[in-house]
Amino acid sequence: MTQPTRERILTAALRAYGTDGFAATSLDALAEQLGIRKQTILYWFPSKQALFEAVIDAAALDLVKLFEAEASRGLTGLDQVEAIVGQVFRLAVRRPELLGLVREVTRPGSLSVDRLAQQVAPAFDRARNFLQREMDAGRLHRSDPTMLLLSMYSTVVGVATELEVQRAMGLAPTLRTTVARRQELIRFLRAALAPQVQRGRN
Amino acid sequence: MTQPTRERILTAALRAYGTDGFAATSLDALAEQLGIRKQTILYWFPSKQALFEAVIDAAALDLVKLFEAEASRGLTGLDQVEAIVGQVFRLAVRRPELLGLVREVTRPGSLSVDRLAQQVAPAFDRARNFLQREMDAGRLHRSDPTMLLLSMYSTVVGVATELEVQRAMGLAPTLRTTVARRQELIRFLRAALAPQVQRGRN
DNA sequence: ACCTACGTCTACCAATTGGTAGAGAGATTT
DNA sequence: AAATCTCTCTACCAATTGGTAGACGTAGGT
Repeated sequence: MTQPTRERILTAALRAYGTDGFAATSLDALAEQLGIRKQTILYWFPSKQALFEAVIDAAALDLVKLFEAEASRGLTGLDQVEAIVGQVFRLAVRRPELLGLVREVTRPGSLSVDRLAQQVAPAFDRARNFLQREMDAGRLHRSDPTMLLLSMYSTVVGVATELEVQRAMGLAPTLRTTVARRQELIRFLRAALAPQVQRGRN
Repeated sequence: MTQPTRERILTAALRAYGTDGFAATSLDALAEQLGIRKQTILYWFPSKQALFEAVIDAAALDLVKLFEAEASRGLTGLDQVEAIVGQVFRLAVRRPELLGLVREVTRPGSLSVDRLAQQVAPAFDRARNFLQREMDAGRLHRSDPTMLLLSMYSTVVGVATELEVQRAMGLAPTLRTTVARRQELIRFLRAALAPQVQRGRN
């Protein structure tokens, strides 16, 4: 037990909620998986809903930290975009449950979207400002940054999370196909984001 | 009761599973919502799982029919792609639960992906062949059709379903923003799919 | 008139759900 | 040494879960 109980619960819950979903994960199942009793979970988190919210907070923190780190490297234009996409793919491989949780939270009937959104909002704003800045500098295709960000978000998370679809389509999710998908996606984004008045040195 | 009971159950179940999710929807809740008893549901469908599978089948049928109809119009190149995107957006507005169900089924831990995939596979193959043909004819950017199809699928469904994200980002999902999103997405796809004309710098 | 099939219902049931109450063991503080 | 605090546990509980058994009424077919 290197990790304190509270952290262990959070980790396991993130994985369970991110893959099986919130409703499909009972506290008993979670506890058994951790080798503890359900009441221990309820000691650390007053209710199942509270645990969910704590999981969301933890995930949001992780995500924001990751992107802040990547954004602070000061890349510009398509290079920055490409770097971010690379990060998301790394996330999809190393911590798929994190992107799974994002999908779970942003589901149509969800009540917790706002909680996640509120914490991610500053990073989104920064990204929007970045896009606007790069557009003004002529390094990106000029369009509505918010719309663009939404498209990029959907595309990247979709591509990264929907390995099941890939598998179901008969494409084994090996490392090679993952790389190929990332490259295809980057080509996709480069084409869509390249400044319209070409001659853009890249 | 214009619709026979079995159909009514399927319709309500599709909506519930597509928005709240399978695990979060109890048979009792579904029955109450229909003004019948749970046992009536279990008369028509031997188990909850069987109902789910019937819902998937129905949804697959609807999806395939829609796309076959669209594909049979014989458009080419980007026009065909744009027409499909239009259909998906119409779907997202008129029957959001259908796309929601697709998302539910394609979730990481899902066991039912294959059932949906199997029924949609022919349409996917046809789409892949279409892309290949159009690439050969020089009307689309040449790349791996399967990868491309995956990217397009993720992007379109992602953009169409993630209205919650849009709302959480402070963008009210009005008709106008929906149109704007579709246009942005089409611009996105056009840029990515346009045949590569020339000098391969980049 | 009788029988059978069909569709919906009431009555249950065992298992599981999230959650409460509080005991008890180990530390830490007083 | 006594008291308090921290953490995990056992023992329950009421509500809900998916599912079974079978009664009841209606409609046709004979």
